[in-house]
This record gives sequence, structure tokens and C-alpha cells, in this order.
Amino acid sequence: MSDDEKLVGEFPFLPKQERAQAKRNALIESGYALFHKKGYEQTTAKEIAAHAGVATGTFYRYFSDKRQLLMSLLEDKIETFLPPEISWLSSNPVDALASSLEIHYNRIHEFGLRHVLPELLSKDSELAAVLDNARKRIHARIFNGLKKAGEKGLTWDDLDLDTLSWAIMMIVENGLDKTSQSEKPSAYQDIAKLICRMVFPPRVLVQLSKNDAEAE
Amino acid sequence: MSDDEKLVGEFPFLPKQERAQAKRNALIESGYALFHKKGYEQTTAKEIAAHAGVATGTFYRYFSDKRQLLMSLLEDKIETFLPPEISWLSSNPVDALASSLEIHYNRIHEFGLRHVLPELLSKDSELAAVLDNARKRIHARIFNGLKKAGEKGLTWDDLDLDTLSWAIMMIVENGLDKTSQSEKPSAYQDIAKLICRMVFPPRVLVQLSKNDAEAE
Amino acid sequence: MSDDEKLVGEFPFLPKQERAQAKRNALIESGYALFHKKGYEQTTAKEIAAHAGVATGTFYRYFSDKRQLLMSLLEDKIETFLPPEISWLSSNPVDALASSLEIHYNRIHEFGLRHVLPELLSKDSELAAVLDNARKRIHARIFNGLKKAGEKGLTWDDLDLDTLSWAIMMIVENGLDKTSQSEKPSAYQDIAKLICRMVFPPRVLVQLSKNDAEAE
Amino acid sequence: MSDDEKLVGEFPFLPKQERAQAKRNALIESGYALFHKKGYEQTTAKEIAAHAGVATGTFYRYFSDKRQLLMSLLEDKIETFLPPEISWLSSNPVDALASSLEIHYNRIHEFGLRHVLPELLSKDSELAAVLDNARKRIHARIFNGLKKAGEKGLTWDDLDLDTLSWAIMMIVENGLDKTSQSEKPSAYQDIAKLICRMVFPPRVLVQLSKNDAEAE
DNA sequence: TATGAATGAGGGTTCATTCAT
DNA sequence: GATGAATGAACCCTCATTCAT
Repeated sequence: MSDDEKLVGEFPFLPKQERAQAKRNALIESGYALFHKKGYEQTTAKEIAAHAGVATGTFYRYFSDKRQLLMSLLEDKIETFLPPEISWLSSNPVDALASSLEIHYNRIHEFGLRHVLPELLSKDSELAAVLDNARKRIHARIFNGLKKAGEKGLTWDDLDLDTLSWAIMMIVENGLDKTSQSEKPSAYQDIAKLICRMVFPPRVLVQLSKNDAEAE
Repeated sequence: MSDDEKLVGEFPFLPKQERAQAKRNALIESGYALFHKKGYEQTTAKEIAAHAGVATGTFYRYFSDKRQLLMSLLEDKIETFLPPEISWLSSNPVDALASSLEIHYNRIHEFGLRHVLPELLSKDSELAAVLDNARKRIHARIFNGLKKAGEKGLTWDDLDLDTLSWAIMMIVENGLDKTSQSEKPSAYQDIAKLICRMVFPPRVLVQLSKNDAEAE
Repeated sequence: MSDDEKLVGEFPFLPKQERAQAKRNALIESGYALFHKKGYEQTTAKEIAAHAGVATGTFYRYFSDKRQLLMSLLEDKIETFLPPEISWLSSNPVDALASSLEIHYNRIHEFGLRHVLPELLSKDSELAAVLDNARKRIHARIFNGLKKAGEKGLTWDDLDLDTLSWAIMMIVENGLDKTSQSEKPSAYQDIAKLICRMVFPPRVLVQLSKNDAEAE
Repeated sequence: MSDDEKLVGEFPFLPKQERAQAKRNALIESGYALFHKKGYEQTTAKEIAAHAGVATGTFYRYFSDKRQLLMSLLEDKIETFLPPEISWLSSNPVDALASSLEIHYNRIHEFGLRHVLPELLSKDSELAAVLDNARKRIHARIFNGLKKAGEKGLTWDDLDLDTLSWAIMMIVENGLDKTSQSEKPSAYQDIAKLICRMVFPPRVLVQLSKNDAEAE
């Protein structure tokens, strides 16, 4: 399956750029894996290089230092932070939300770098900017979804959308693993229900599910 | 010239134990201040000792290492994490909650170690345990408050209290500073309202404020 | 766009050897320029190659290492060290010497490698030999000039020509820039006068300038 | 002979400050020895520490880096650069100068750092300043000696003292080792004679030695 | 006990040199 | 030949920890 072996007689190479790209990616993946496993400060450039199967010096061909690798890593992976679009207008918002949450929590969990970042933020404003930007995008995405729902007259009419988006983000952003001792199957349903109660007045929820029932 | 040498046969002001205790405290406070300002990894034992006005070696008489100082520090300060008791039963739960939130956010903000901790957790399970324990206490406190309210029939009747407590904790634990660009005066009110909507059905909120009005 | 590719069936302008020679020269010139600007130790092979417009590896086709390039460089440029022939017999030796000095100081100054070499000498006897050889040639040139003047009976009759040549070399070799704060226009004249006093007894100087006056 | 062993029962220490000073000195001496032997760039901080019998880190307690050790070293040793006071007024200036030269050349030779410095000067202006200052002191010392002789009417009356001092400095500063192949016993005498010819008109030299003869 | 000088392993980074393409 | 990515030994420097005083 290796890209290096095709036909007879070996053509053992990718064009230069691709090979370099591959190496760069290997370093990013190694950085990711090791930051994830051991934390950022505890991981050395040497280790990352070794894990990627290249020499120490090669690390510095692709990245000016460890920090810059982290930045690249984040830019590559930051999409993971974005929650999926939430369809508030669906006939059954609780279920829809629950399934969105499940997908998102899994992605977040898979992207295990959240706990690596906080200490760095205070001393690295560029990094902070990258993350802050990601956060703003999440917030905006939630905000816009809610706004559409609001325009249809579905939400509470005295909502502060900014605060609400933020609160949802807080819930969405923090994995379930914190209290994972319980890990009950209905967790996503329960969270979805809570969030819906912040968003919709009860009558809307009833109405929506009635539509749902009729539609069946 | 030392404080310890005056006249003959001087009495040290504090019994030995107390003086040692004072030194220990000075180290903890210095550690706290420096971790806060520069981050945990960026702070050296020497700096902490210097800041506390003792010699480097003295640090190691009181703490086996930097990590252990952090643990002690947390045990001293962890109370700050605990939100104040929330009086869900108050006649005006939104206002009561808003004011509790404000107090708590301020305390959390003042305790600036939150951003120092996460990376350490992954490699130090003992530390994780300390924090997890704090978290459990917060959760329990919220949980119990809600339970009492539930027993009075005030809350939604299909609540999963565990999940709800957790969601409130997520909102409560994460400072407002994240989206601090807005920083509107009504922020606490808005958050409190959202939380109350997760907890109480509308009619209860109406009822409670009616009581409130009548009481006046 | 390369110079090598124009039309079909292009003739390379230079035979292979010449092109190689050109590359070699480019490397030497680049080495010279960079050693001059940044010092020997501070200049990397990569930089020299880049400055010469060739790949790093190409450097090592032409020179076994950086040191060897320096040697070649010196062999190319060492002529600059040689002071111009000094015409002691001229009717006005002071003026003649002054003008020779001016020319030589300028050449020495333009060849800015003097400050690069000394440290290398102690650890590289081959390099030391190259420079020592250059020095011997300078010494010999001065020595022979003086000898001719001596044979005409013009110099002090108790001169040790070896020592005198050496002393002149010391003065000639070290630029004026050391005490350049003064930088007076008469500097070369003054030095020339001093040197002439080491070489000629006063009466010869008088005699020579008398001839000079008569000749006019 | 060690300072550590006196009497019975060992009193194995110097007061703290002295021990620190001793260590600092050991480092300076080691730096000196190694710079001398291998050159500045070729000597590592680790080596200096090892040679001084201390750990690498100890080096950095006493010096911020290698460069700073060099500066201290120079400040310690720079006196060696200063030639001894030259007594131009002595009855036999050639002999007096010859003996001064011999002393100075030996000192210079013993202080083998001259060849270490030049490359550094171009990139380290602080270091350049230290050396420039030393040079100025040498120049001033020679200058003043000459001035006194001039005031007594002993020297050529059309001397530019600045240039003359500089020329003498060039001769004095550069060891004999350059052309050391010859190394004849009369070398100092010969040089002294040359210098005296730059300074004194012949009649003064004659006069002075006549005085000398009479005094005997 | 308190001190702070000393330790030395280990981190980040550079660069002369090689070698597959 | 020419290329330039890759190598890895070696550099500089830091700092957690020890220990003689």
C-alpha cells in the first residue's frame, strides 16, 4: 500500500515536494501524538523528530521551533473544534441536538489537545489569537443558528443571543469526560433537553414535536 | 542584624514550629504569585525561594519539589473553586443566582491558576485527583441544592439532576473573560436567567416572582 | 530562464572546465566577501554556496571544506599583502615612500581579511605556512631594496638589514586605522620620514634632496 | 602544600568569598590556557569548566558566557600589554630601550592571546573598546615619554609625536616571533638602535654616550 | 536548621558534511 | 555533475536538586 512501491524495478520516490510535505506531516502528527500523550512542555523537539523517524536537525528544517509546530498543528486541526451546524428548526430539536452533541463530543475527545493549551495562552499571545479566533467561529456559528430560529419566532422572546451562545459553547466545549464516571447512555439526550429549554419556550417544543407526530 | 539576634538570651518571637509554618506559607504564597504571573513550568524553585526570602535549599526542606508545592497550594486555595451555596428557593431565583454568579466569577478570576493546571493533569494523576475531588464537591453542592428544590416540586419533573448539575458547573466554572469583548452589565442576569430556565418550568418562575411581589 | 537554456540545441557558452572554474571562482569570491563581512567562524558553508548561487553540496565538489577554501582564497589574494617595490634610490625617498605607503595601506585595507586570520594560525600550521611564506616574500622584497641602497653607500653603515626590514614591515603591515582618530593628511609623509631616518643618515637625505633641487 | 590541609583535624575551607574567588580565578586561568592553546572559538565553556575542575553549570555562575570570561580575562591581564616606562633620557638610550624591549617582548609572548583577539573585534564592539583602551594607554605612555625628551630639546625638532608613538607601538607590539627563524642575540639592540634613530638626531646620541663615557 | 554554591543531565538549536535523486 | 534535504554530533545554557558549611 506504500506509495513507494509501484510496478517493477522500484520507483522509490514521490516528487520532492510531496516527500517534504509527507515529512512535515509526519512531524506534525508526531507532535500531536506526543503533546497529547505527555503534554507540550514535556515533549522535546528531539522526541518529536525521533517519533517521526527523522533526525533532530530535520525538525528545524520544517519548523522554527516547537511552538511553531504547535501553531501549525492547531491550524491543521482546529476545525475539530467547530461543532457541526445545529438544526434548531428540525422537527425534533432535542434529538437533532443530541446527535450533534454526540458527534462533536467524540471529535473533541479524539482531539486531545485542549488540556495542553491553557498554560501556553498566558505567555503566547499569537497562540492565544489562533485559539480565540477558533472560539469566535464556534460562537458565531451557534449565534447564527439561534438567530435564524429567533427570526421564526421560535425562541424565548427575551433572549440575549450572545450570552446564550456562550453558555451553549461552554457546555459543548467541555467534554463529558469530566464526570465520566456516570457515562449513562442518555447523557446526550439529557444535555440536549437542557439546552433546548434555554432556547425554546415549552409550547414551541410541544408544537414542534406535534408537527413531528403529524408528519409521521 | 538578623531578626533572630537581639541582645543576649533573646526570645524568638515565634516558637520554632510557627516560624517554620510562616516560612512554609511564604513559600506557598510566593509559588502562587509566581505560578499565577508566569505559569508553572516557567517558574523555578530558586525564584520561589528568592521571592519568599529564603535560600534555595530551604525550599526543599518544606517541599519535596515544585510539584508538591503546587499540591499544597491547591489544597490551601481550592475552596475558591467552590461556588457559594445557591438558594434556588429564594423568592427571586434569577436575581439570587445572578449575584451568586458574580461573586463566584470574581473569586475564580482572582484565583488565577486555572490556566496553569490543565497541562499538568495529564501527567500527574495525583494532582488530577486533587482537582477532580474539588470538582466533585462543586458538583455535589449544586446537585444537592437542586435536589432540595426538586423535592419541593419546583423544578421540571423530568430532570436528570446529574447532567443538570454538570451543565451548570460548566457554565459556572468558565469565567466570563472568554467573550469579554462584550462585558455587558447584564451578563450575570442573562446567565442566571438561562440557568433558571434549565431548572424551573416557566410557571414556577412566574409563581415565585408573584410571591415576591406579594411579599413586598 | 537559465543561461543554459536558449533555443534548441544550445551550445553551452563555456566548455565544461571553464564553467567549473567560474563556479569555483564564484565560491572563492563569496567566501572572501563573507569572511570579510562576518568573520571566518561565523560564516557557514551553506551561506557561501548560497551567496555564490550554487547548492550546498556543490561547495564540497570544489573544496574539501571551509578551511580549504580559505587556503585557496589566500593563495589567490595574497599578492595584496606584498607592498609595492620601494624605490629608495629615488631623488626624494621620503615622498616616494609616502606614496608607496599610501597605495599599500589602501590595498591592505581593501583586503579585509587580516583580522580573520590570526586565530586560525594557532591551530592550522598549513595555513600558518601559507601566511608565513607571504610574509617572507614581503620581508625579502624590503630587504633587497635596502640592500641595493646599502651597496650604493647610502644607508647607515651599521645597519642590520634583517631587523630593519622587519621593523619596516611591522609599520607597513599594520594599517593606519588603529589610531584613525587623528587621520591627518600628513600621516603618510610623517611615517615615511620616520622610516627614512631609520634607513638613511641625515646627510644622505640632505644630499638626495639637493640633487633633486638641482635636477629641477 | 594545599590550602586545605593544616594542622590536625582538617579545616578544609577558605571563607566563602575566598573560595568563590579562587574558583573564579581557576576558571579565568583555564580560559586563558585554553584560548591560548586552541583559540577562542575552538574552546567551549564545558572544556573551560572541566579544565578548572568544576561542573559546567558552575561556569555560568561566575560568567554569563564565554565572551564575558574573555573580557574579565583581558581586564586581568591587560597590564601585560603596557610596555615598561621607557627612559629616553638615560645616558645610553639604546641600551635602556633594548632592555625594555626585551622585557616587554617576553611579557607579550608569555601572554599569548594576541592572536586570539582580532577576529572577535569586528563583531564585538565592547571587546574592541577594551582593547582599544589598552592601546590608547600604550600610545599615551610612549607619547608622554617622547614629549619629555622633546622638551629637553633632545629629539628631532620636526617630529610628529603622534605618528612616532604609533610607529614605535607597532614595532613594540608585534613580537619578534614573526621572523623568529633568525633570533639573533643582538635583535633587541638592533631594534633599539632603529627606534633611537627615529627619535634622536645623531648628534644627540653621540652627546648622550659621551656623557655616559665621562660619567664612568 | 538554613544556606547558596555546585552539580550535571538534558533541552533547544546549529551546521559541516553526506548522499539519494 | 548538481542538488538540497537529511543527518547527528556538539554547542550553549538552564535549573531541579544536593550537600558541605
